[in-house]
Amino acid sequence: MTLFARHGYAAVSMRQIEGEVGVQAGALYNYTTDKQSLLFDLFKRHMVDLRTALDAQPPSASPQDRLEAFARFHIRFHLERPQAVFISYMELRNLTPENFRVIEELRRRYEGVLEAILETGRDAGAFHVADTRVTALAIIAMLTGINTCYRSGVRLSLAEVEAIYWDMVRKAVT
Amino acid sequence: MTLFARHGYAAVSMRQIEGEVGVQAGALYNYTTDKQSLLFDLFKRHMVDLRTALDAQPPSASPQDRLEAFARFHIRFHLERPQAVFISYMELRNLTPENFRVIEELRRRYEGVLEAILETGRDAGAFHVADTRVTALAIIAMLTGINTCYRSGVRLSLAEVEAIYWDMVRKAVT
DNA sequence: GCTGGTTCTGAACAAACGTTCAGTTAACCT
DNA sequence: AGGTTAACTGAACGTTTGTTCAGAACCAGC
Repeated sequence: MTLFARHGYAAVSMRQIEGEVGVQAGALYNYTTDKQSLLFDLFKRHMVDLRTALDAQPPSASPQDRLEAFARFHIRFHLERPQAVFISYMELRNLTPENFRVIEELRRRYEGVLEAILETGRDAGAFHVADTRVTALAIIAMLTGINTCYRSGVRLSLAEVEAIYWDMVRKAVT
Repeated sequence: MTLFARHGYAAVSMRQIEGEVGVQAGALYNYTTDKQSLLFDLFKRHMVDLRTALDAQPPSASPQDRLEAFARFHIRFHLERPQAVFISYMELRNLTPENFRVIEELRRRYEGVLEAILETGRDAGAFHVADTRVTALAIIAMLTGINTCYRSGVRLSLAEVEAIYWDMVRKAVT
């Protein structure tokens, strides 16, 4: 994961990975069938973890509370795993077509959760959004971009950044 | 550019590029010194074009107008060049360290424009932002993510998407 | 028709790639 | 101590990589 995140899937050789785990060329094939499935497994684990952690969140009643819970959850989850997030956004095109479809579907389902929150909120008159799908994608793009904050040297605590981002999301949809 | 955007820098061979322009292996070295400089030139051209186009925008008086002009400009510029944008966000790590520093500096200067707009707006009492740098990065992440809209099959016109995004930015900072 | 200068071909280079596998080593159970 | 299984080594495989370069092909001006 570290190597893929740092140099990219295509730029990392099996020998580099094997060197990193302290083993000679070829030994990794006792644990994986492919270089490709190393990448796919990282993707799949990340997406499954994401969904599992989301479903484990305590339920909220009002749309506002559900949106806040989602935003704060998304921020924290992504800040805790910068490498896995990085890979999940950069290496999609290095998945084989069938593997891509699997991950794409998992991602779509996650985005659908936010979309559903926005829909019920709009129908209840709590949110003002023109298009729930576009708004959901915009929010997720903004929240996921949070990782570039720290990479660009901002010196704020997790709680501070979380507060700033949630504030922007809240205002953007009301 | 098409090949780098589609498969990634590391996954594209010189022979593929040469095949695409209709020439045999090695002929490209009459025009470039390196594979690396092909990538760097794409980056540099994109960043210079971005800054040139921004500076050519008619100036606005109030912070609100300046923010609106910036947001609409950014959306349109990025929607018109999905491939160059894609490369500029995905292939940063495939630049050599010295090339990376050059591009990083150009990017920082562009982000600085938005940051300055937010600062003057905040000082004038027009915007409510806790941290101009974090907010600037959040806005840019959201706006740049606009390209994933079309990739994910949203059927809206440029003007409609532009309106939705500008509306979210406006509300998020006031 | 020749000359001078670009531009292209296509083979060649060493290095690195993903992957396989026969053979050695280590670990565990009895 | 002996036997079975799992794990690792290190060489080998055929390809492909970025890059170089001698020679062929082309095109201008005279």
